[in-house]
Amino acid sequence: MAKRDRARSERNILKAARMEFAKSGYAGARVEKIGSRAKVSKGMIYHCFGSKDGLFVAVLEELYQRLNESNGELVINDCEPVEGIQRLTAHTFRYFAENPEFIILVNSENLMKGKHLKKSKTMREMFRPVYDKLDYLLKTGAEQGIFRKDVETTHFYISIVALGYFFLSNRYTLGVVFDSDLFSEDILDQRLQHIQEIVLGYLSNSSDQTSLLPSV
Amino acid sequence: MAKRDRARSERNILKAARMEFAKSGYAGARVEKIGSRAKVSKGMIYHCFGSKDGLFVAVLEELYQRLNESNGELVINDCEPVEGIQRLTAHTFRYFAENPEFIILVNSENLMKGKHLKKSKTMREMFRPVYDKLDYLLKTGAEQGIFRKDVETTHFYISIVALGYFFLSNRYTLGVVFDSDLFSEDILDQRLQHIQEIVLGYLSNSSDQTSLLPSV
Amino acid sequence: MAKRDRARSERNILKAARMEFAKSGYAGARVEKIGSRAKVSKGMIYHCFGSKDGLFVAVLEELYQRLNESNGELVINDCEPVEGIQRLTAHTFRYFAENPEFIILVNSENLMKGKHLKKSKTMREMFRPVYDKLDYLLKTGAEQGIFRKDVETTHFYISIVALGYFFLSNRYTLGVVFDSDLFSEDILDQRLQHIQEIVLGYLSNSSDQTSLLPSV
Amino acid sequence: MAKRDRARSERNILKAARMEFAKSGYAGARVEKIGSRAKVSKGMIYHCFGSKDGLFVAVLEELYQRLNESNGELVINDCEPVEGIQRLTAHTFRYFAENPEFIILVNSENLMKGKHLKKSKTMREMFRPVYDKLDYLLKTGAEQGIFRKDVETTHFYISIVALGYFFLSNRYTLGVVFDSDLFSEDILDQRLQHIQEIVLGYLSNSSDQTSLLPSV
DNA sequence: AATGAATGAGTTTTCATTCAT
DNA sequence: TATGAATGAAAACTCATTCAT
Repeated sequence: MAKRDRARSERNILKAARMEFAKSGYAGARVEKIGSRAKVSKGMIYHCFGSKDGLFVAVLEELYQRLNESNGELVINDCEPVEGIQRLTAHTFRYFAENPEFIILVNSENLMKGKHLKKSKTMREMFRPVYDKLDYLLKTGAEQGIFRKDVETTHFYISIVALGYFFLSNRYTLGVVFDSDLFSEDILDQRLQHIQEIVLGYLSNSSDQTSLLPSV
Repeated sequence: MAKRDRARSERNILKAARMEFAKSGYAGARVEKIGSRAKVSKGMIYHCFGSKDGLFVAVLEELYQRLNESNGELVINDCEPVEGIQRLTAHTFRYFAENPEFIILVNSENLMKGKHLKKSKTMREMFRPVYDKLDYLLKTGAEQGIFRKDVETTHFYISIVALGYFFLSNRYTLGVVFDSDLFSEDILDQRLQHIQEIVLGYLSNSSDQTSLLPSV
Repeated sequence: MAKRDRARSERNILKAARMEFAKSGYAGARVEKIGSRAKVSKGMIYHCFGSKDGLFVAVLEELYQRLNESNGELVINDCEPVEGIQRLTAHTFRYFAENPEFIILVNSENLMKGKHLKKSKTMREMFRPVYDKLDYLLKTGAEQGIFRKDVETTHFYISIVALGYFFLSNRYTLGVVFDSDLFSEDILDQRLQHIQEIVLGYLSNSSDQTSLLPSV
Repeated sequence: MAKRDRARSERNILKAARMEFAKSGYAGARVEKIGSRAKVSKGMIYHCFGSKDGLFVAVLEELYQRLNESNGELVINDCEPVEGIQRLTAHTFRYFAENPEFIILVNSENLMKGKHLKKSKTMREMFRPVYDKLDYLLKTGAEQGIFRKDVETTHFYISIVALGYFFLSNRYTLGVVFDSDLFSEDILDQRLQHIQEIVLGYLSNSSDQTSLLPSV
């Protein structure tokens, strides 16, 4: 039965916590429930993670870690720039769609002004690889004359994330405002298609033709 | 003295509640604190709004109402399409930047699966005017040959919102991930500039040149 | 029935807390029990006193206050010095004997390094009157040539307290060490008699005869 | 390595427990912390001492044992009575000053109504030697005509202890009440000096002169 | 023998809500 | 009406003790 296995217990707690936090946010989550989900006592949770706060940090870090690992699997080095961007965009969108916990946890964390994440040292390093990949794609595309040259990588990455994240995180209120169900698979595909158009529409080098924006 | 002035009390409570909910989210907000902020007794709050839930709904509706009024002030009917889009984009971004309560309340509501907003009948009607304005601009621009013709208005509006909202709502975690302070005025201007580029980059009619995306 | 009477509730809580803290010390006392003793809910205790700590401070201050009031009733201004000292000594001893809560609370507070009492501003002023009374008696007695002249008032007062307080506070362990029951009325009278002898034996002016101590 | 050395483990636990109990009293002490201080597992503590209670008894007995050994080193048989009393007084005071654990443990024990110490059989015998020494000094001094004749040995011994113990055990609250720092070396010397004066002042045979107390 | 994982009963604390005044 | 005293149910957290390994 694998009792008295600390590592196993911690994994179970972490998983249960991820689910509970995702269902109810930080304030709404119940330590008791996490315990029963994980089939351990409340005491064990405090033994392993110190506090509800500590557990939240652990869950949050694990989710960022996973996002990162997931990003690591994304091979775009030897792609055509366009295909690379498309893959990155799709991959990002799908990660959020398939890991709704991530969004809720991150929103909760922002509600709390990022106080937990600030403590995490590793976060800053974690995003370098994906940032570098994107930066490389943008540079290559620009050299090939197919991408505009003035793209600010950070803002652009934030935009790729924003276009998917916001749609998913705000599905409930958007559903009311636009009186439609945004939870079908079709809608997700549609949304991704739209995002791809925006992302590539922005990148497309229209320097030869009259741009809509006055050059600054 | 303003005693026995029910309307005045309600306004005070609403304002205090907006601040408290914005500071702490729904679950984190304290009825007690709202009372003391508004200088009324807790009993009064229950008298006027029935429950914490009821108060939250009232605050949320008021904020959407304001957004809508604010959108109403936006005159873009007789604009050039490009300028109209720019104004709408800037206006939307600035509303969020200047009303951080809105974002936190809406995030809280999404955390609760939109259960409060669903009850609101007026919401659906509220966004018609701004939707219609945007739709008109897109149509006009397309007729003038300067905008692409295949824009899905709803998704496009969601994107305009997303690019600003996400940046603002996730400033804390983004700040950690990119190790930078995202709370300066400069950064906001920069971000708006970037959003404008994306929005117009997407709209720009590049049908004559080779599009980056294969036509579907 | 006097319900909804805040002051009354606070008094009841304070009394119940005094008893509970005295029975078990700070760490051993149970907020739950204080509530049921006082016939109020636990919530009410927190409403009135903020925390277990806050309640402890209130109880402690009240007890010092009472000691002080009790000292105030002690009229010794127009006494002969000897009688004044005897009265003060007896009064101090009896206060401790009749208010065993005081001793336990003060011991608990010392265990916690005085962290609660430190916050109390009034404490310092509180003891001035009794100190002044004692000082006056010592001075008068010295002028009359019946008391020694070199008495350090503070140390002397501490000694008067010590001789009674220690006996009472350590009755259990002393009882084991000396294999006797120290809880009878007789023993208390005997102890007080002994303390009086010590206190006055010390004060007695033996300057004309050979003192046991070399003059410094 | 000292593995599997039961006696060594017990010594370590005892020392760690003494420190922990002294820092926080019985109720405030944590078995966990004692374990980590002693670098043994919690299980080991239960193995060696059965329970927290059992450990407390062991610590308490050890401390009384040490006090007794310390008293045993005190050679006063061939002293002048006055010097003998001075040595005993100073020795007692210094033991308490140098072993603050003793005071806190004994106070804790009194808070618990001496339930642990009662079980100890040896306690009663332990104090006979120092009692006998004191009794001998008092008798000799009385015979030499320098001490009063009516001294009750037990009460007198309790007083010698009280004058030092109380000052040390209540230093925190006394410090607040008299608004002064009672933790310096100077203050300790001053206090001991004062105690010596009281003790000898009381003993001094003033039968030739008018006593302050009416003979009973 | 020795560890430390695991527990559960108990503790302080919180807070939306009710209701006597 | 309006207040704020009072509650109770549930929350986070603690800790001596047990027991599988």
